[in-house]
Amino acid sequence: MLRRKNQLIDKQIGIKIRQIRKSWGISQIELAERIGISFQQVQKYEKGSTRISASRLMQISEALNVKITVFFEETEKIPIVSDLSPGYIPGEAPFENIQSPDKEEMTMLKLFRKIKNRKVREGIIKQLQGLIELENQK
Amino acid sequence: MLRRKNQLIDKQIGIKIRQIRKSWGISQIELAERIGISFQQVQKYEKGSTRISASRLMQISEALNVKITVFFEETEKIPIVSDLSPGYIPGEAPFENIQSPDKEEMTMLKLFRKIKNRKVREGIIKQLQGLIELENQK
DNA sequence: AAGTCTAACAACTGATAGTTGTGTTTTATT
DNA sequence: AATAAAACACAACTATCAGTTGTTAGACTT
Repeated sequence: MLRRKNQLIDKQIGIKIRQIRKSWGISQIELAERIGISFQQVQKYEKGSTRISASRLMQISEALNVKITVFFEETEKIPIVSDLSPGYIPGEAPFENIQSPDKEEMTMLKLFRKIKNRKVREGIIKQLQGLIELENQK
Repeated sequence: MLRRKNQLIDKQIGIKIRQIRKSWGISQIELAERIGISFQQVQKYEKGSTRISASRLMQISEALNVKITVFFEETEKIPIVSDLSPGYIPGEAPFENIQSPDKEEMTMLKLFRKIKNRKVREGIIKQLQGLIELENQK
């Protein structure tokens, strides 16, 4: 039948999804849970092996907290191959103020998330600020 | 089963399609031919009775000579208040319980990035690990 | 009033979105 | 360096639905 030349589009969108997901440091499972489907299905979206409905894409954009338009804009700029390299920094960050955390930053973020106590969290931030000041003024 | 709450989105997109199509003064048949499907299927898109894939929407946007984002623009701005989220705020994370990096985490991450010294970075991580262990074993 | 153009709707079917199950790789921990 | 576990890949199955065809009806020419 009509052989999809549009797989391409789904593929590009899929790559975008993966990029943004990773930039948030969440797993396929996590994303899947947020939108209420199996993580295997998320895989298919990312691989571009199934079509993504507009509504689904909307859900995903909400789950990843980005505007839905990012999945469509400048799709050709996306570097096709290199996604999982640890220090990967996309030509432009998927959204303005964020760049993909590298591996160390990832572990840091994950650890930080494990801390539930607000006071402790604030304390850590304070400490970080202190450290930076110290580093700067020498 | 999962009853689509997202019909809504397809519906809104459908309305947009119809609006734009009519604004060009072309028939369903014309549009259908341009993208190579039956006009009845175009009907369904416009009615929102079937889901529109992202790739299809791309085709439609090309056929109607508009940027694909227009189908979402208004849709996005129009708060989908009616569906579930009571305190929904467009710019913010829809899932408060689970974390996409919240504001605090973001500032933390940014601070962490400012620290160049590897040793210091590792030290901080070690410290966090310690804190967590401590928290867990009480 | 017959022909053409447009659109709505129903019924059918092949394709596929989404599932579950299992295996593999990567990351974290001791 | 061994082990556990999290994260991912892939295959096979199934229920759903995207897309088809067929019919009907208004609207507008001629």
